[in-house]
Amino acid sequence: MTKVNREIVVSEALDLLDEVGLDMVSTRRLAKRLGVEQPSLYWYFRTKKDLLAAMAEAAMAPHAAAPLPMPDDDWRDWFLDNMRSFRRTLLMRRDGARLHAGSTPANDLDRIRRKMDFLVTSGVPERDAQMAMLAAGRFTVGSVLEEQADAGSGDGSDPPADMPVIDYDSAFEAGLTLILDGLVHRTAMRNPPPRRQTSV
Amino acid sequence: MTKVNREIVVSEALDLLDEVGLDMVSTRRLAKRLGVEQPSLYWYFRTKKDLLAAMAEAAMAPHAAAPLPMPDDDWRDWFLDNMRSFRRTLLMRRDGARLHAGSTPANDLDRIRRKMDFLVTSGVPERDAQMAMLAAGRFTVGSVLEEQADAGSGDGSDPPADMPVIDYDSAFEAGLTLILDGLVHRTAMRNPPPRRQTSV
DNA sequence: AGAGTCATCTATCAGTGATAGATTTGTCAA
DNA sequence: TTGACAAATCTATCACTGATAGATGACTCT
Repeated sequence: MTKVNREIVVSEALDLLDEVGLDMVSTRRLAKRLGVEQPSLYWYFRTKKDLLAAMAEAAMAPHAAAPLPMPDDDWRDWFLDNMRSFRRTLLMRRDGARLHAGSTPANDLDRIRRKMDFLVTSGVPERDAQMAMLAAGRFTVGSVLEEQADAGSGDGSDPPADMPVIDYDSAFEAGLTLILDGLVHRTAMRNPPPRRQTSV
Repeated sequence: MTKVNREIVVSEALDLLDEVGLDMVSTRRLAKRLGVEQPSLYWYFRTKKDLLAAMAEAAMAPHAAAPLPMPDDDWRDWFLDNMRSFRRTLLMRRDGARLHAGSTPANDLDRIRRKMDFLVTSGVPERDAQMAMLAAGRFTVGSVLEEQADAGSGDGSDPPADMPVIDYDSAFEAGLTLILDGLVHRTAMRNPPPRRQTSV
């Protein structure tokens, strides 16, 4: 029937991931879902790690397809939105963060440089911009990793009423704001606003 | 000979982890190293996940044993040192971050509250302190995860000369500084220093 | 000596990723 | 139409994994 190809394998693998979780994604389950015998998958992928890497990359498509910043966007707003997009994409798939972290994804260097250039052009010192992007990315992965781990370990019972459930959205926003504020602080230091009393 | 017990199993398992890496830690390899048959391990741990959780907790001992802050420590210095200690501990063991992240570790609530109290007493708004501790922790896990993943995927070849190797230490320090600066910024806003011209 | 618990053993299971090599299927040239 | 070749899938099997059942040894206390 519907011919199998690499793309379909990856797509179906991601659907399987959503259904059963990363630990239960096996080549046999995936093969069965594709109506094929297990060794056939090795025609498309040399190893399961390769398959997982392809899945990780495909899962990141929404974030990778997001528009690049425009020259006169506010760089602070863009910084926040960019990391929100990254987080949203990780959250789209079950165990998305583990999948991402476990595969040393080959990042699109060109895209990254475009983003860096935008920040630098906006007045952010290059090294600070680099470090902030790295830091925020790692913070995001760490956050989603924890969020999805907690979701997976749930036994369905209600949490104790005295300790309120952590609001992951708020915690993420708060952490991201800290990083951005730190970056704004450094940027302001090296790029002081014109002082009314001394300028002109 | 040397009797086996839960503690020894965990200790030996951690040594095995350092030797072969997390993916290669199997109950059989561990049993062989203990001079015992594989099913015997199930006397001490109901499942391998339980074993990994015990390993994760034991691996965190150095950080958990670090002294709590003293009342008149500088809270900024302490914040940095605390996270450095966390990172150092994760780095002590091969795949330490994966081990930690994969086990939903039961954190010592009492210790955490002592730390929070210290920050609050030092003048940091409670919610900001909470969010900063969470954020810095997740940033740290994300950082070490990436660092150890890169180390594991090394093929021994030299990196290309044009793009310099990332200095993980510096990147960690820079990210941590951003978070701390963000926190200082917020703290300063709500807790303004006495102004010379208006005080007294 | 006997009871009873702790600790370990043997034997086995179902499930996993992976490989070797035969077999089908589809395409294009002679 | 046939034959050749490559692409795609199959069968059979491997070594290894986490886990369970149930027998057996070792130790202690009465």
